[in-house]
Amino acid sequence: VDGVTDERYRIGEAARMAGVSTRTLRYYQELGLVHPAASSPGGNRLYSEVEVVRLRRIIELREVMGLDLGRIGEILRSEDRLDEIRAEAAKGPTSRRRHELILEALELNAHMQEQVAEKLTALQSYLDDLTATAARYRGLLAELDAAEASPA
Amino acid sequence: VDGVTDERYRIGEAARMAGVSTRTLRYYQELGLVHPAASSPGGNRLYSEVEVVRLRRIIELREVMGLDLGRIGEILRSEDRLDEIRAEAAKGPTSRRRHELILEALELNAHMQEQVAEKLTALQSYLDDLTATAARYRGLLAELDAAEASPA
DNA sequence: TTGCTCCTCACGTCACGTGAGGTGGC
DNA sequence: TTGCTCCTCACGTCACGTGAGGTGGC
Repeated sequence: VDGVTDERYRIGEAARMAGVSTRTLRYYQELGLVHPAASSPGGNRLYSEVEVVRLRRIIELREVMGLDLGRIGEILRSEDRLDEIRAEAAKGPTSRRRHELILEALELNAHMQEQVAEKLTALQSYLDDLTATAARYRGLLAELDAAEASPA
Repeated sequence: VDGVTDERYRIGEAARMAGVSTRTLRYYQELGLVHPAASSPGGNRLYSEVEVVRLRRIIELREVMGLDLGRIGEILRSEDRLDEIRAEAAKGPTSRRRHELILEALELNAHMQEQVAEKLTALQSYLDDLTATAARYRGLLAELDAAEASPA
């Protein structure tokens, strides 16, 4: 069962791939959001692609959605539980329990969709404002040029 | 020259209208972002609608665009200069100077439009991800129900 | 040996939250 | 006089930034 790529990255590389600082990686580890896949004998943190993907996910939730790290932790944990369910498939928990967890995930998903939709309309109306303002600016410029063409 | 409404609000009311805390208003004043229109004899801050609108603008730039207060201050200052130009009209600065400032504002506007457009596409693709994930969840549920209907 | 990256404290910063203790207007 | 809101310190918090001083692998 060899993975897609079993390459290991030191903290600097992993941070660059996710577009954050090494300090951020250490802080997220401290908060329990992302742990390195392994450690070198010298004590260096070693990350795999799985962690880099998880990091990008965190950054997305923080930057795009503006969530705080506590809320992001909750979301990641519930997603992790869902992944476990998918992995264990039939052998694991009872079908009733799986049913519950999936419904819970669907609720979380619906809630997120609402939030994103809200953000989208807010951004769209802001963009409309900006284009309207730009049009006014161009009107002012036209006035200026007209006044210059027919001087007092 | 009586204004639209010359009503005055104490800090608590103004904060409620803008959806922030009174601490935030005091902090923004300290940073020079929004100053109260007047003060009562007892030393209470008094705000008018102008300041509430300005506050809402700041919140929009912070929440929707994710800008820090330093950057927001720059944007507000350049917008203030534009307002001055519009007010002074022909009597004020030279036509060349006004031309310059308007071009500057158009550049800022174009830059903001780019940023908003980026955010919009990021949010849209995130929303797409969410709906796709929801579809997978519903697929899992269907599997579960099918397995239950035809038991081992 | 020289660079480069890594390590762990630990203090600094930004944008506020949250009392502490006191004053002012209906 | 009693509430309510306001005031100014001033310390706490979250999410890191930024050295200080030292170790480890090409």
